[in-house]
Amino acid sequence: MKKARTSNGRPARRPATIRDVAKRARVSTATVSRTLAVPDLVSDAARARVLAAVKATGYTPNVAARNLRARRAMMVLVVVPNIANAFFAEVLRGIDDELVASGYGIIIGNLDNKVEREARYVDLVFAGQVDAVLLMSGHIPSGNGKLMTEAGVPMATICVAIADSALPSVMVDDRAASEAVAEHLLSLGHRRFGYISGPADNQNEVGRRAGFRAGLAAAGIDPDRAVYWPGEFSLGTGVRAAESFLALSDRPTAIFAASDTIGIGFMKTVTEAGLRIPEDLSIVGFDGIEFSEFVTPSLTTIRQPRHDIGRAGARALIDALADGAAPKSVLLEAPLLLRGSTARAPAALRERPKVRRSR
Amino acid sequence: MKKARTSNGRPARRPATIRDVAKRARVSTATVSRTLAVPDLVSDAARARVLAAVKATGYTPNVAARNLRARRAMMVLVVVPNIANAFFAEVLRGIDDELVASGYGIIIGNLDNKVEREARYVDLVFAGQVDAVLLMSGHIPSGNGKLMTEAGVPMATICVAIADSALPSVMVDDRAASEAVAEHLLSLGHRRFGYISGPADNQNEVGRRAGFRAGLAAAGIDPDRAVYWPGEFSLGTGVRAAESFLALSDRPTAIFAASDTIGIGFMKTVTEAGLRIPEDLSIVGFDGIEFSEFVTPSLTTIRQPRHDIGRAGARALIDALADGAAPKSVLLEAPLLLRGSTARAPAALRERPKVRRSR
DNA sequence: CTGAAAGCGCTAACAA
DNA sequence: TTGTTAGCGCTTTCAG
Repeated sequence: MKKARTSNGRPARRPATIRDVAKRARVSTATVSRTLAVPDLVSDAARARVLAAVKATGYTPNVAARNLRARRAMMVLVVVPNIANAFFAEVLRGIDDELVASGYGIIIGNLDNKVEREARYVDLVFAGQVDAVLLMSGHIPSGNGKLMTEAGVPMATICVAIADSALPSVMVDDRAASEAVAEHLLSLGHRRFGYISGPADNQNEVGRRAGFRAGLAAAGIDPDRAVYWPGEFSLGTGVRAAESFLALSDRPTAIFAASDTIGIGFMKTVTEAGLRIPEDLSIVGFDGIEFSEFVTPSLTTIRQPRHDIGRAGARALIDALADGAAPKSVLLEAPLLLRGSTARAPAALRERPKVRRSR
Repeated sequence: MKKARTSNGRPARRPATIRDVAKRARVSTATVSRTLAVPDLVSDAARARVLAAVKATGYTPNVAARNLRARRAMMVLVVVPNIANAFFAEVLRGIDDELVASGYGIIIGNLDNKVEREARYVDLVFAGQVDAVLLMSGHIPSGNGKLMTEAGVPMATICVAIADSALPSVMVDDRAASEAVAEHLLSLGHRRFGYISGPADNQNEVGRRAGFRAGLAAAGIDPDRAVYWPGEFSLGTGVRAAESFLALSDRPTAIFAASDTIGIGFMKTVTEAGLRIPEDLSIVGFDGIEFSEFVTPSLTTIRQPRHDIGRAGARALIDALADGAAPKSVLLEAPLLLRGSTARAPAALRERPKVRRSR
């Protein structure tokens, strides 16, 4: 008694099924299936008839049915802490490139910086709706009493590692890159530093801070003499750090911001207060987002190969899916991009390098 | 003879099915299903046993099976021209907010500005893998001889309309907003204008250009006297337009860029060439992306309520899915944000307003 | 080379 | 209130 119409009130047009095609081509559904999956197994005549029927009916295989049979979804879940963050966009593009090329679809799991949102994606994974997971959240999603890692699905983290976890990761060497930042600033004669932090529990933050401090220490500078501002990876953190910076009597001459967004927020604020960059103050960011080049002056920064990170992460998963092995970690190079926001320390403030002590 | 192991070589741990739960709770699978879907239909005793069994087995319903039965996917496809474009990130967040709240998942269809990529998503829709589609590409995807609109799935466009199509759209009034830009610039005494275009076939571009020209015309200025640069919505277009602008002998004093990215590229380039903004030159963008506020000076622009657009678009689809009606169009307000990049026209170049002719 | 038939895991009638 | 049963659309043995 039920009327044949879609839930949307449009005329029925029930999508063609494999049986419609089979009937029309006067073969069995098995032959249709074979024609589409392994054409060589089918006679030319049958194949031709099937193909014609497919065209005539506009048949597209139903994915739910196929997945139910094949016990796979041809989908990868990408968990991102906040989809509005400009940094992730290009990474996503890299992931998408690689995934699409291998026939996988991409489901975005946006946490919007809220842990409550994790549960939903944990369920998605346990429900078998995705074949693999790429994590950009720096944190293993959990919810409803389950950890996502327990679902037995290949997983990898990208852009960031997860503390105390055995998950493979695809990322740059935050520590080494940050040491290079310190060296660069030191070579310009800076001796008084500021560091604007990301979230304290984020492993990128941990690596960057450690690298920067190590770089200072290597030059005989006490890392604890630097000024540290807490924060997160956002423009607002840069703004607030700048306000605090401006209130300082003895200001650093060089600032390392743990992300470009922080750096850009900082620059904008101190510039408006009348400071000149890089004459009065040098500043370095991290990430190499597109806009870092378009602020004035352009921001010296560490370039993360975001597209490559995305591709490599996706590839690691695809390979794991194909050969049944665990995904492999990859560490990528992150070069320092020298641009307009760094220059020699102001002469007046430049301390004479300490003479090397006898021991 | 086949070994029970996942394709990934990990120990089998076949996910629990509804039958495992039923067996353990000593009820039928139907009762398990009911317990999860309509708990009130089940006796307290049975429900308790089922719930316990669910917990014990770690059961999560298989989505492919459920979708196969229910003939719906609980997924919405969002087609975006280029996922790396900062503009879309916040729109996606709005879409995601609304979709997640209604239990839908989101599949990203990134075209990466390549038409070839459309076919894949057309198939996805015809394969019943999504229940609805949100289009940000300004173009109806097609491929394999099919138009996506023919799949009989609720669709809407957001941020942009599609020429000659009946698809409902959720967007701002490009034309009206751009007229406001012209009025603003005119009120500052500018009389010589430049306009940097997006892609000529893009309906946002069409609307913005028309609005701007209408605004000029309304003030008795011949729109054809303005300088027009072709391009796309990108930083590079701004840079190239700026180079062309700098080579001009008789330069406009006010520039309207069809997007913030264009405006930012332009600003950076002319600033480096020594021009002062807004003293020498006023510039207005369109979109209100986050970074438009952090360039120096901050960019006067039209703010698109991106998060709201995303939400409204998703909502239109969800409503359509629920009540079986076609999605409804929505036109949102887009205010002009007065910031630092616009000021009175340089006195020397400011033309005396023409005296109104007698006819 | 081809067809018949058995499910994949779930839900919705229909009976009881 | 509960169980039985019949598929959703597809792939894949197993025979022929």
